Amino acid sequence: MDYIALEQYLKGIGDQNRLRILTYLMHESLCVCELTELLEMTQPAISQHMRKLKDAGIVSEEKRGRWTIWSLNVRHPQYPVLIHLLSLLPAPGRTVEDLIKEGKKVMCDA
Amino acid sequence: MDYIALEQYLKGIGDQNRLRILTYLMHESLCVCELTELLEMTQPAISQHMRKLKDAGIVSEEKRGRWTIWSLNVRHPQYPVLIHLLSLLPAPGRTVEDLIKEGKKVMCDA
DNA sequence: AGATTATATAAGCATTCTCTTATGAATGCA
DNA sequence: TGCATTCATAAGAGAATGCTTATATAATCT
Repeated sequence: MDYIALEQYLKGIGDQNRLRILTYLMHESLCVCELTELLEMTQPAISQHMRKLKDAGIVSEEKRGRWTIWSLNVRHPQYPVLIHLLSLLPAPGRTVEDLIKEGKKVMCDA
Repeated sequence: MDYIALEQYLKGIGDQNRLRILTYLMHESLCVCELTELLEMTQPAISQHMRKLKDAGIVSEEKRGRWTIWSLNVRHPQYPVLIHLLSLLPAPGRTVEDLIKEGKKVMCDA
């Protein structure tokens, strides 16, 4: 890993909202519309964050029907470091359980 | 550590030039004018990087005569993570040995 | 086919970042 | 005391960042 790649990696995870996204993805894979609900942000904002994370190799996407399911790229060389850092953070305010209660959890694998 | 603090930390180390600075400091403490020579950057640019690193608690300073000696803050909670990340990087082009050869190494503790 | 849903992308704007040059403050030396 | 050295800070320019709104694309449903 050279200086440019490490800078890109650290800039990729060095943002409050992307850290919140990664905290969610640490527990389960989620689609864009679920992240939009969880973070209470607009859909384009989420998509742009995901692209940045993807460019840094931190997450991977899987198209399933209309949805794009995002998950942590467990094959990233610094995946263990990422998990360590994310484990320092408190649980985010809105949980996936809240989504389920509100009937907003997507069941795209059904 | 909350989301804001982790963002500040990652932004602190998420810059090519600051990574180069930290790579040098991993081996030995250095003053501003030495870093200016090693990185081939202007003195204010170095000072501004050091302030950013200091604000994030990543480095600590010690005034000695005319010089400000900077070192890694080994008491930072994420110091082990930092060392791990820095160890991924190749050795920088200009070395402290080059400085000595050129007679530019400061001996402020003499 | 037409309408709906999920997502990506483009353009615009405000903020932040990182450098530059200029200047100020403090220390040590002649 | 006067001067050189070291460093910090301020102000400004240009690029990058992260949002917004608007629009395009693709898949699904009726």
